[in-house]
Amino acid sequence: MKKPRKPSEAETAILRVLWSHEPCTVKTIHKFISQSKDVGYTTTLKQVQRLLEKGLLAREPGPGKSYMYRTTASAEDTKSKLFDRFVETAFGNSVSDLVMHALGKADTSDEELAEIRAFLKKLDDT
Amino acid sequence: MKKPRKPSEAETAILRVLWSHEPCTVKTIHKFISQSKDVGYTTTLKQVQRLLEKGLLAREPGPGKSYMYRTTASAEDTKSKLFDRFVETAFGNSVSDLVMHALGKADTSDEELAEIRAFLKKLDDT
DNA sequence: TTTGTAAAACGACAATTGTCGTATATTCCT
DNA sequence: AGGAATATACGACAATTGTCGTTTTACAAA
Repeated sequence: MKKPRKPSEAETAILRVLWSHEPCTVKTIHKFISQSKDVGYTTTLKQVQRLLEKGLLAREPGPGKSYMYRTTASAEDTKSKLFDRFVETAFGNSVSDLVMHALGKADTSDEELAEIRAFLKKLDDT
Repeated sequence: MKKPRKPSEAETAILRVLWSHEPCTVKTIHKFISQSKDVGYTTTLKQVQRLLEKGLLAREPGPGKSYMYRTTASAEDTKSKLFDRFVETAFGNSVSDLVMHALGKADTSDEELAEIRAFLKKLDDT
């Protein structure tokens, strides 16, 4: 088993689009990406191709001359890997440190806090 | 105010060392870095110099021909920036999603969970 | 079949990053 | 002072990333 390379930041944004809309074409991906970022179509295409090379995406013939892309790993798995990497480099592997940082931020909404409390409560019943 | 560049992954590891041991010399930094990673001294030195260029570190003459380095921004601020970037790219800005991911991981210890619960309780009393 | 057109393939480029090797400079000993 | 240590400065190099422009290619309409 070969070690899959990790997605770059821009590539991660593409994965995120796919997590909510796969399978879809580059055109669609670009539509979403360009909503928050001003970038050319070929740029998005190139990044999709690199994700393909990295084995993070797969594709099959789609409508017309295009392809339909989908992720090869689950969103959960990928997020987990990204998370591990991040908590390691920035928080020295202390998950609680990271979480408290997150919760301490002024802009964390009450709804989010409620969600988290509910989640913790659910963890209790186990 | 000019936009400070962000630290790379390896550079972040150096910042982390400084957060617990600043001010200190490159030699010291390298001692810690090399504990978890096999890398040459000049590599660490170079990265420290790049952090200096990025304005993330400052230094002053130290013992002998060396310098003492310290971070220019607080650990809190830097972590906060890194965190924001991360939650944005990987979790579409949903802090609760990220936190639940964190808590859901099998390897999150009970002590960490307890810490987090305590933190939430403290948030309540406000 | 010719011609457009839309999508993909290719390749180019500059900036960033990880990693060192080599050259300098500064101390400290003897 | 002369030389050994040791820290820093400098610069090189390959890989990765962000961004495009240009060229092909495959369908589709005229």
